[in-house]
Amino acid sequence: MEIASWNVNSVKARLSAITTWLDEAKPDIVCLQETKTVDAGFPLEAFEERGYNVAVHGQKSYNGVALLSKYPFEEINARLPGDEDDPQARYLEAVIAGQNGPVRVASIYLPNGNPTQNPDGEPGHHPKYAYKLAWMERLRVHTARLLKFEEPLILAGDYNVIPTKDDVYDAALWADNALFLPQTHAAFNALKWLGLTSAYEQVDGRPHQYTYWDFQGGAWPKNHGIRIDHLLLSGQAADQLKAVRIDSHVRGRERPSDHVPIIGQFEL
DNA sequence: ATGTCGCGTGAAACGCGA
Repeated sequence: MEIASWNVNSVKARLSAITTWLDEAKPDIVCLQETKTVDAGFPLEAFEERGYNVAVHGQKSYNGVALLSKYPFEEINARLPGDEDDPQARYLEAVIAGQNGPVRVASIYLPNGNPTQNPDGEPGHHPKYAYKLAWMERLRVHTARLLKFEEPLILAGDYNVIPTKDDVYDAALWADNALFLPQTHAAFNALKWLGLTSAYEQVDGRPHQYTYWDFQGGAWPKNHGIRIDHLLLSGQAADQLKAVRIDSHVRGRERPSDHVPIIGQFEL
């Protein structure tokens, strides 16, 4: 079973890029982020005609997550618990009926968190960075509950976290960025220390393999990338992980997203 | 190079978020 994660930066603008890749890669499950549409505007047919069940959780203009699955959904939960008033569509979780039993998969669009400093120079964090850290803590608390099911769990998405200096083309340029600050690393580690394994690090782990290249400044031709899209796995999922790949070639195509798909291959 | 995108508004060019 192949499970992919891809921040597509608008599902409508990227529909042709997505279907081209689906027809080549034929993943079983895909977690999409930054779909940027309300659910009524989601192009369901393009995916249904390729044999995918589709679950969506979107909003107007920004954010938005979705799940595509060749296997049936047994249960679907939108929204990350911990703040009932949070209007941002960044979390969609489903239990999927795999061939060897259920698999729980979540599509995650973790907040970017920039800017980090208050604009008035007052001490403390900008509300955008505070929201990121609070969201990461909500994810940690929710994940602790999910791990009690002791089932294959795959938390896949755009984490907006650069795990180490070897996951960015020039760490010094990112030192003060919300994707790389010590508190961001601390929150990411607190999540992983619940007992999650990062799929890429388990089976590959080469430095300087990126999943995102900015649209600005010729980042793609210069390979000025960062690795911020991750598959975090419970032990039951990690035990079945065979391979991981990053389909970086799609970044060089017509009207690309700024992110590329990361795909885990599992015996599930 | 202050070098790019997509979205919504509203009818072109701008503000926002990334």
